[in-house]
Amino acid sequence: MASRATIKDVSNLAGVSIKTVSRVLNKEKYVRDATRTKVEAAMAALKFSPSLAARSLAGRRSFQIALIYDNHSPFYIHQIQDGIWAQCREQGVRMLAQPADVGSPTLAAEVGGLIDETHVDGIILSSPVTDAPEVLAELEARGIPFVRISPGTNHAMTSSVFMDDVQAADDMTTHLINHGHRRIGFIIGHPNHMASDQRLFGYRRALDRAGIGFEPSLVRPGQFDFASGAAAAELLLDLPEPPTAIFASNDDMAAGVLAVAHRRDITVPDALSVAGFDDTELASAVWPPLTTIRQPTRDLAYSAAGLLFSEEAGVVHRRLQHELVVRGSTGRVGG
Amino acid sequence: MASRATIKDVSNLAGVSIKTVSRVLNKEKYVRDATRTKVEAAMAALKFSPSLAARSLAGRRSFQIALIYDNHSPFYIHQIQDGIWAQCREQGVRMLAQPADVGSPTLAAEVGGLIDETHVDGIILSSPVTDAPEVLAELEARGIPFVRISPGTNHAMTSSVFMDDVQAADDMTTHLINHGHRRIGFIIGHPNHMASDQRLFGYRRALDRAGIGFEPSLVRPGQFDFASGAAAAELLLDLPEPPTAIFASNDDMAAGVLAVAHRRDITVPDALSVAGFDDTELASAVWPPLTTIRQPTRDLAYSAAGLLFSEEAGVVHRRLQHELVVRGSTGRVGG
DNA sequence: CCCGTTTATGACAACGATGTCTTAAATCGC
DNA sequence: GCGATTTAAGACATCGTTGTCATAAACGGG
Repeated sequence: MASRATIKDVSNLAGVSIKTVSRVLNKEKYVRDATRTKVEAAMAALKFSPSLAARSLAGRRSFQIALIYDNHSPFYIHQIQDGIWAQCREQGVRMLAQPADVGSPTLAAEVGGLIDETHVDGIILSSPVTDAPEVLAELEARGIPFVRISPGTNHAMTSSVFMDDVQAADDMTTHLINHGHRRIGFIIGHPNHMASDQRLFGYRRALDRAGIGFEPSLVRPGQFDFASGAAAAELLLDLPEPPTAIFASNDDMAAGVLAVAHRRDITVPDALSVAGFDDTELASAVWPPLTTIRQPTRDLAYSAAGLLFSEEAGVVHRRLQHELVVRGSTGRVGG
Repeated sequence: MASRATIKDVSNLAGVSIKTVSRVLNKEKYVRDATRTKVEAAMAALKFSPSLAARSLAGRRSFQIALIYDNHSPFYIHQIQDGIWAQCREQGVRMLAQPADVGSPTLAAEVGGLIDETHVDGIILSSPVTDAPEVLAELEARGIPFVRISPGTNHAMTSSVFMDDVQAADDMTTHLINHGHRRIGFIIGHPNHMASDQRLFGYRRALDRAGIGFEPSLVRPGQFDFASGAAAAELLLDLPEPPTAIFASNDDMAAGVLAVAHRRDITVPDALSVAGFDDTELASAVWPPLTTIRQPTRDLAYSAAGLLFSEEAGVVHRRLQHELVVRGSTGRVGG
């Protein structure tokens, strides 16, 4: 098998210097149309693909960006990767997907190492890495461009894309109130995620506005996973006066609630309304399908990558709209 | 902020030549212990991370491998990525996750471009890219090491890791037969995936052995997704003599079957047994939880990457065990 | 038609590692 | 204790691009 074609092969075939090929490759000015055409033909003929290694070594760009995540919802990170990937594809840039562990004391060092090793041009942080102070400090110190997806803290500090978690949780709670519910259980998300607090806050805000007193026993901690949702549901339904609706901070936990309801022969939504958050595929794969908040995850990721590539200077924010998706799991109180 | 430390900075600090630093980095022979210690101290002090770009340009290794996938089950690819990532981490190698489109006529060229651009040391193919002849030809032609995860065709041709889909489907079907089922519906997987055929074959093999005649109307095509599973279930349950059990080729489709059963007020498993395949998280997030086949996805991926790094020459195969996981969605016929 | 500016191209160093070759020092056999 | 071998370390070219600088050709204004 022939070795890979280099810029030199192209320059020979086209009868120009390697620098000219480089100019065509980078769409620089000062190349005659005729020359450009000749070079492009030669590149096509040789199936030339420039070496990223050489480009990053010699130039200021590496044509690579990294996504750093520590999120255990496969649906969520799949959509994030998908959105970033789509943007990268348009830009002709490669994406490095990098799992991480926010709990690790070496996290910042690992991120630093990643940057040194790969020379990535920019970084995208997804929750909860968005709120790890050491990581933010490391990135700031290096002056590398980065964008956060749905950050929970220090909003003003860096560029980010996000949705309004507070408003969304408020919307959902209001939806339930409008259906006559007064005792509404709430399952909090994973403590690492700032979104958890915000959703809780939205829930309380809606209750306040409706003049419904906040009752601590109706609020239970969760971990954003099925099992913790189920466990919380057991506790809520064991209350002397159980809720008529349960709002879980994400779909996985809502699925857990549904399972418990089924097991106890509680009909959803007649005897109990259940609401989720995220609108992952899971929401429509359970029975009854979940009323939930459509989080524009893929678009958030797509925009985040877009911000990274855009020339806009300074700190930029982009807010995307969420949407209340009403399905079969919620209904009027009492059926 | 200081620019990144280079091998030269390390060599200066340690008072040795850059070549010696390189030797320490690559754990080569012929470095005195005292020297090695000195160099390592210098590397640590400078937080030195070698440039991958420079290493791949100068050396024969790039310390990167690529995963190529075209699988739309988030659960599945998440586990695959996770397994490969774990192995890469142990080996100090980076993973490039590359979505692809098996239908695209330019797929082979894209894979070729990826290799040229990134100089990856090896490639892991996951289903259904495992069975794209142009891609295999391209990789063969270049002589780049690669491993396939669960390939469907030409098993002998390349290294691979896999499970026995035929036997697994046979096991599940036998499980249903043992519970008294005689009319067992089957929903085929996505036609792009060879595993679909194999699971169908296992289903038929079990029926044959039990002396149950094969009935074509009980077998419906699907696409490995929720909607197609639901659609197939509608057709099966509309039959004049509907099945008492439905075996879907994956969990997503089985979830679709469950939803239809709920909608029609058919109790699972009393009036209808439902079985899935894969044991993704979805299987335990629906009600009732699915009886399914645990596919060792993460381990398959981990082993695949392991094979890539191993020195074993030639074509190597590794088979991993599946497991029948019995949960609440299947039971004796007639309840 | 000449000079200054813009356009177009090339020569060559540089990026940060590894590969190859050379050489010096330590070790070994007898 | 001497030559042969092994061990240890360095000098320097090299990988395939881009950045910088030099320079030639085309253009434009009076």
